[in-house]
Formats: sequence, structure tokens, C-alpha cells
Amino acid sequence: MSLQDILSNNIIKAVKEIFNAELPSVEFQATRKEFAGDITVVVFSMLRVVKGNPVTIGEAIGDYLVEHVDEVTAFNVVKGFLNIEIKDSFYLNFFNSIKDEENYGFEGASSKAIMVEYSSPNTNKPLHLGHIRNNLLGYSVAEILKAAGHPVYKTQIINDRGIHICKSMLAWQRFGNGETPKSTGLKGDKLVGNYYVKFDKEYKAEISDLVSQGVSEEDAKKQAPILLAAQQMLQKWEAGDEKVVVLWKKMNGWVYEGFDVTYKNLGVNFDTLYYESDTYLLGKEFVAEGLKSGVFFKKEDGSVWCDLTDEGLDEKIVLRADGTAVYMTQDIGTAIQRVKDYPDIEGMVYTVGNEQDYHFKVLFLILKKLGFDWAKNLFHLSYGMVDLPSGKMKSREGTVVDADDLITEMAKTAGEISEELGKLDDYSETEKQELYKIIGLGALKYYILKVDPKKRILFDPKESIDFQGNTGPFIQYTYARIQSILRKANFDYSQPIISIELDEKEKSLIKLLQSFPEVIQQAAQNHSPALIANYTYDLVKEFNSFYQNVSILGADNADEKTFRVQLASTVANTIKNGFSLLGIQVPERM
RNA sequence: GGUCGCGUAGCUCAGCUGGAUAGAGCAUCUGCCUUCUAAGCAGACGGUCACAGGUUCGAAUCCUGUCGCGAUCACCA
Repeated sequence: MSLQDILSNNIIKAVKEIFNAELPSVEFQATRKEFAGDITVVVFSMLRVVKGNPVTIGEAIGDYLVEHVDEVTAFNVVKGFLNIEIKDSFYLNFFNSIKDEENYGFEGASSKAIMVEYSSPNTNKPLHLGHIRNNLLGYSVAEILKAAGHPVYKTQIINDRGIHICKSMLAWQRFGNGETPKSTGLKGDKLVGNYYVKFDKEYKAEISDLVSQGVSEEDAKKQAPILLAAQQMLQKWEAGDEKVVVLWKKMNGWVYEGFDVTYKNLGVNFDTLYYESDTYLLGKEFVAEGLKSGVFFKKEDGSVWCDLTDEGLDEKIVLRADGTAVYMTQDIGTAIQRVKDYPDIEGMVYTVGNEQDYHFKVLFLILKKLGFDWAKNLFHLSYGMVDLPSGKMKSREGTVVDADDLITEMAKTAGEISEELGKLDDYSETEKQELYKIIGLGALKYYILKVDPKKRILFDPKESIDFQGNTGPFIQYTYARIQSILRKANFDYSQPIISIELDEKEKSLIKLLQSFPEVIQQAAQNHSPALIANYTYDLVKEFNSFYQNVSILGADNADEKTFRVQLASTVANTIKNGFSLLGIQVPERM
């Protein structure tokens, strides 16, 4: 039974015995630093049930607790707050029970399985900063769900078909000389992306040509020959034209090779992949079924719709008049297919930008209407755009922040700072490069994950990401320092220490460690890596303050020394575990 | 215009289901490296929590309205 439960039970008993009143629940909060005590009971909230002066009530309860609860040593009442002091031994016992646990706070797989979708790029251009946010969020939420006890499948849907890739293909045919990633030395996704830009340039030129010939801009956009050619190519692809399909496979293959490099550098991965070219026809049969069961209805022109006006939304098309699938059809089919492929999943998380909030609201509703019971466990992990000072990122205008470039840049900056500090002179060049990458990525990942996903991020490439203060490197640095202490503490510190007096800092460190499992559960429930990031930061702040004020290896007596080393080691392990949930590595030295 | 989201220190952000004097970092200023890594620590400065009402013992937090910013409202994906 947790401490809170014990206290809660006793307080309810106390209120019953003293005031003859039924208390439904007890409200706790951590005691503020300026007051004595470890845990605080809010007496105000009892006033509904118990009549009287909150201070008097608090004191009566406090007396009762000191008398009846072994862990409670003292109390004080300030206004309507009952601050309770807990025995040191309670915290020490707890600490001893977790200090050697490698993965304290992580649940074994015990809960229902969840599929997490993220990344899901188009295959016509390289990944950019927006994808980085998506990837980091998706990966991290998947790890958090795992830690909270869910088996997790990470997946993505690769948008490998459509007009966008045809544009790149067409431009490659027309303006290229058979270039390949090998012949140019370019990453495959970069090469294909370049042709997408070339296409757009040509397209724009044709439009202005047409406009100068007197065609309206709107018409010109539809009539530009190069666009028509691309559309024709798409039709050929859909008809299975061999030449087009071969080219399509080749160029997509280049893109995948390029993406793989980026994913590897970012440190994200997938358990299973879905390709739009395989799934885009899925969903039609379910539309037919929904039509039979009355979930959908057909309009005169033959198009099929779902009426969502009862839910306060409008009507949504699920099948075109010509019988072809729309985006929604495909997503319905893919969701159902996934549950078929992985029958143990009972929920899915879609990591997609907030411009698609409406789409997912509708998708989830439709799946519910179709009667799938897993539909109630679908979650749209919606996140805000990453904006630049110049506004939105636009790949056609070259204002994107390229993912690979950014990763390299971060490592470079980490290297510069590190060289200046000069603590790693004995490291080899490869070791250094490896470390700079860990630090640079740590800075980038933490910078993005520490903010609430819902909020948009303004990213200024000129003001590069910080390495000081509330940052990834700061936390990594604390970890590295603790490792340094552990290297020097070459004595046996495994035996539990039971009888020492805890000072304030030590106690609050233990309290923070105690709350880690709860933080993980909360982060999983809210799908929020930010909670983990902020927790880790709090822990590190607290440790640094402790570290600066006491000597760990130079403690007065052997027990105190052993305990401090144990505490430092446990803090380091928790940092490591917390950061692993964010996909951030932690260095032994820096 | 309808719908959804956001608005907290000069800047970037925390603030859980309402609770004590609203917290960090950056920037500015002051101290601290002959003792375990100064990417650090201690402190100063900085706020009408967009605005106006409401709910109550108590509101940054919940409700309503207003303003500002963004997204979305395609037989595109």
C-alpha cells in the first residue's frame, strides 16, 4: 500500500471518529519548500463535509495521524494546509528497494497492444524539420507506451504513389541524363527531391508563359503541359504500365535508401511498414458494407457519403462518384487491415500534424459507426507546425530546414563547444565524432520534445539551439559527471544503508525518484514526452544543487558516503531511463 | 462566416484532475574553479497569467463573451 493510501485511509477514519463525517476522498499535494513537512493535505476541500475552522480540523487530524500512523512523525498547520512530516526511514526503505533496479518505473508488458504510426512521408523529397518533430514525437510516445506496459508496434504509411512522385519521375526523364545517387554522390532522397524542384520550376515557367498568352492564371495552372504529362504518367502507373512502374520502383528505392540513413541518424525505427500503393485500394469493401448497414448513403451521382451532422460535423465523402477511393476510404481500409495483421492491437496512435485534426475526428467517428470496438482507442497525436521566422517552410521555395543538414549542424556546434572546453583530449577522433553526435542530437531532440506537442514551434536557424540551461546537453552533462564520480568511487557500495539522517536535498531527490513511475504512466496517458523531459530536468536541477553543496566522496562517515554514491548512481540511472524514453542517448564523459 | 487549437517575465517554455507568495532557462547584473567535470552552483532584476464577466471558501487552471494569432471547412493527400 502506498503512503498516500495509508494516509488517506487514516484521515477518513479520523474525520469519521472526530467529526462524525464521511469524507469521500483526500486531496494531497507536495509540501512547498518553505514549510516543514513532506506531504500536504488540503483541509479546505473537506469543509463541504466537515463544518468548522480549517486550522482546528487540520490540527485534530494531525494529532490523530501522529498517534496512529507509524510513518508520521510530526505536523504543522498553515491556514487550511496540513503539512505532514514523514520518517526518514520510510524514504530510506523505499530507496533501498529501488536502488539496484535497472529499470525502475518501467512496467513489464501487461497491458493491451498499441500501434503507433509516425513519419509517413511522401517519397518525392527529403525529410525536413517538420518530419523531425513528427519522428521524435512518434518514437518517444511509442517508447513511453512501452514503458507503461503496452506492447507497441511502430509503423508508418509511406505515401509512395500519387502525382507528387510522378512529378519527380517526369522531371528526371526530361531534364536528367540518367543520374543516379551513385553517379552524383547524392543521397537518393536528395536527388529525387531536386527533380521535384526542377519540375516545379518548369511548371511555373509554363504557367507564366500561358498567362502571357492571355490564359487566366487559374486555367493556366490546370493546363500547363508538364502537369498534364505528370497526370498522364499517374494514369499509366495506375494502369500498370511496365516502364512507368519500373522507373517508379527505381526512384522510390533511392528515396528509401536516403530515408533509411536519416532515420538511422535520428535514431528512430519501425517494426512494420505500410505502403500506400498497397493500401490505396483498401477500404472500398467496407464502404460497401457500411452502405448496406446504413452507416453511409449514396447520392444521385453515385458518390458515397457519411452523414455526421448528428455529431455536429457535416457530411463527408468516402467514395467518389466514379467509384475510386479518396484519402478517407484508404485510411478506413488501412486501419482495419492493421488490426487484421496484428490481432492483438486494441488501439492506435496517429502522429500527424494538427492541420489534419478534422480528418482524424471524422475517421475515428466513421470507424466507430462501422462498429469496430477498437475504434474507441484511437488517438490522433496532433502537433503544431514548426515555423521559421520567415513563416511556413515551403520545399518548393527552398525555405525548408533539411533534416540531415540540421543533424550535422548540431553535431558540429556540439563539437565546437566541446573543443573549447577541451576535456576530451585523450579521445580519438572517431570517439569524439561519436560523442558530438550524441550531444548535438540530444540538444535537438530535447529542444523539440520538451514543449507541449500541441504548440507550434518557432525555429530560428540563426539562433542555434542552446546547450546551456534547460537543455539536453545540460542533462547529459549531469549524467557524465555522475559517471565520473562512480569511476572514482571504487569501493563496494551495494549494501543498503538504513540508519542515516537525510537532509532536505537527499530527501527531495528520493521523493522525485519515487514519482518516476507515476510520471511515466501520466506521460503515456497524455501521449506527452514533454512530461518526461520536464521530470528529468527537475531531477537534474535537484541533483546539481545537492552535488554542489556536499562532497559525495568526501562524506564524513562511510555510511553517508556509501549512501550518497548510491543516490548519485540511482539518479544517473533514472536520467538514462528517462532519456531513453525521449530517444536521447547519454554519454559516459563529455 | 462555422469549427478546432493557442495567448503566462524582453525572448523560449513549465504549471497534473481548481489550492499557500505563479515557476525554470536565455538575456542583463553580483558572487563562486589549489577539493568528486564551471555545458555547473548561489543570488539580484523581471508578471494586471490577452481582456471582461461568471461559478466558490479559493481561478493562470472550470464556464460565457470579446480581441489577437494559427489551422481547417475539396469527388487533394
